[in-house]
Amino acid sequence: MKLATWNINSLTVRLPQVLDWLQANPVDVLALQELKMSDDKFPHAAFASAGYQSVCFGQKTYNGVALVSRAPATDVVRNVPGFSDDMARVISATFAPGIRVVGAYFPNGQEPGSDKFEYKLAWLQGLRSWLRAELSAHPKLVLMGDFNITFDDADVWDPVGLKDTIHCTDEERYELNALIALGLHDAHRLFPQAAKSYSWWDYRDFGFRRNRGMRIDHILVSSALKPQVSACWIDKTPRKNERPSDHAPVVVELN
DNA sequence: ATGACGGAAGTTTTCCGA
Repeated sequence: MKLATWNINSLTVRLPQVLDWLQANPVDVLALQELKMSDDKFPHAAFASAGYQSVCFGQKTYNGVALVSRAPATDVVRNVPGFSDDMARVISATFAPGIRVVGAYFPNGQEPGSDKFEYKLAWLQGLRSWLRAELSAHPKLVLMGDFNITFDDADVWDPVGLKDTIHCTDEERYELNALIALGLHDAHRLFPQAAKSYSWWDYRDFGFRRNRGMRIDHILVSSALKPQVSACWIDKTPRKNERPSDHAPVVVELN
């Protein structure tokens, strides 16, 4: 079984790229973030023609998440129960053979100390409280998406220049490690990976060509699933397309 | 250079992302 996550920065613009990628990478579940599209615009039919079902949680202009899958999604939940939020950031569902998948678009946070940063920290705490219960209800769980947080310097192209800036602050990393402490594991680091492996590169200043990026898109697997994880990789291929998303897909393989 | 690049809204310029 293969699962993937991809922030596609507007499904309106990138639908053809997503369909091409699925054809070349026929994963079982693909979590999408930043649809920037309301639910009535979601292209269920296009995915169906490609052999995929889809459940979405959209929003006009910003945010929006979906789970695209070979098998049907059951017990679909939108956003974080118990955390009131105007924004469409989380969609969860169960897929055969009983794997709970949480696809999430974490808040950006803009700048440490800003209102958006405080919202990010509150959101992270809300996610964590709910996830603790969700993990005990569903021991085989995958949390994947655009976390907008780096684990440490290895995830940052310029850890000195970007020290304490957004995605790299102690507060954000504390919250990310608190998720790990619930009994989750960073699938990427279960395997040897190339140095300077990133999942996002700024559009500006030839960020991708110069590999000036950050690893902010993650796949976390629960302890019960960890023994089944056989590989995890970042697919930089679509970042080389014309009009690419600024993020690359991340893929995990389970036995 | 409080910028660049790219998307959305919507119409010219602003907000936002990361």
